[in-house]
Amino acid sequence: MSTSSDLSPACAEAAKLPPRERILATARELFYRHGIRAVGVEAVAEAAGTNKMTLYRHFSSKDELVAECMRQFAGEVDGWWENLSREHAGNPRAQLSAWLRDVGTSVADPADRGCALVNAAVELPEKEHPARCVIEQFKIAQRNNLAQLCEAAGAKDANLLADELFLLIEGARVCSQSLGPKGPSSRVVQMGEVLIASHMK
Amino acid sequence: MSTSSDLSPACAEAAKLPPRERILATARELFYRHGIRAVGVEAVAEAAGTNKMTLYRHFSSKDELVAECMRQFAGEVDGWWENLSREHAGNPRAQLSAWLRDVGTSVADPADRGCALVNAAVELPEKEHPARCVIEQFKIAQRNNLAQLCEAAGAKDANLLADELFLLIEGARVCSQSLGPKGPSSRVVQMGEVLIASHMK
DNA sequence: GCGATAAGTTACTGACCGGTAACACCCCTG
DNA sequence: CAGGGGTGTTACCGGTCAGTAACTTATCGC
Repeated sequence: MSTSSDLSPACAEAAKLPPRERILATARELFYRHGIRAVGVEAVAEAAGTNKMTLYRHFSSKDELVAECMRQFAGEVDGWWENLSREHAGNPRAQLSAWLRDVGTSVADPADRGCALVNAAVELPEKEHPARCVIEQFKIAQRNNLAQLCEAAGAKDANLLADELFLLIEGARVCSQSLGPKGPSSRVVQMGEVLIASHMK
Repeated sequence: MSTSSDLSPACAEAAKLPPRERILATARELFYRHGIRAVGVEAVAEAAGTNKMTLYRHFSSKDELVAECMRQFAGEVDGWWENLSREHAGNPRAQLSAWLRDVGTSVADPADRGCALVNAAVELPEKEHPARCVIEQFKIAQRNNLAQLCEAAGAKDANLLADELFLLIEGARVCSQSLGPKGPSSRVVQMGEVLIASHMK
């Protein structure tokens, strides 16, 4: 099995954060970049400028480390969402467009690997994995946020529009990994806007 | 790392196909069910009712076995497509609907894990992996088939409709893995039909 | 029966996996 | 100064990984 060898970009050696933070930041980067099963705990610890013992003093197992990474990814997206609603306060329609535009730019980045939580769900099919419930809860919340926003923006059928937009962007993010950023994903903003417009009262 | 233990469903011990066929069928099943990195070559060989030596007499490496599995997956989908066009010969619009309906039923199956090639693309980010070009070529061909079909069905902008449908179904298939078959994916047929209708001259 | 070819069997290599034990260290607080 | 908690270091455990060597066995065409 070929395995990528450049696991040592010394990511997030940032100044001197406490080891736990460094480990988490490094793990998120490596898991996202190379896949979860492709990266061993030793590689994570080393890239974080520490060692396996310290890692296991903060996380009871690799699975738990993965779950915590997912929690951070989810939190990051939540904060990102809050930013949007602050920048366009009181204008849900503008929030929708801004969100769509952000998705468009991330999909256009060739280095982008899509949604970390979706990737983890694909890579970890085991129902008992501690990361799975994090992923599911996050995705449910994300869809509900979207529906709420569609409602506030004045959609005729907010739930339907939310589902449409949700599938559209999930498709775009995963599609950019097989067909690249110049494939169908490149038109995600245009498509989303048409969808939104068609639902306005 | 938790690892699923039921890798021995003795799949495709079917009668007595030649070992190569048994290995491929078993590998496809196990890789799809549990993920590629999660399944070792020994487990594949054993579940196929043979052994590692025989496997390596037919495939030069695990990566090559994976690539061949992807080729078979792609071929399967191609054949499936040809069936549709035979069943609804001369009626491209009906082919579109039938294809959409098939996607809908596969997404509704809780055991479904989405598109094997997309999953592999997510799990194997390394550009040099022999499976990647198979995946990319297949996805390009699939999108082009779709565009051709949209054109034949009389779409105003066949390429746009094809991209929309493509993202929609990629989104649905991946979404059913995190939000389950009762999530947004459950409405993929309805959404697709609306999209198609809106593009008709 | 003969030889050739394919398949099964066992044992092995070297590397890596997740996870742990034991111990030295450093720095901060009291 | 004493002490203790967080950290680093090294070595190790049992298990699994991908991949190989050498040998035996079964099958099939001639």
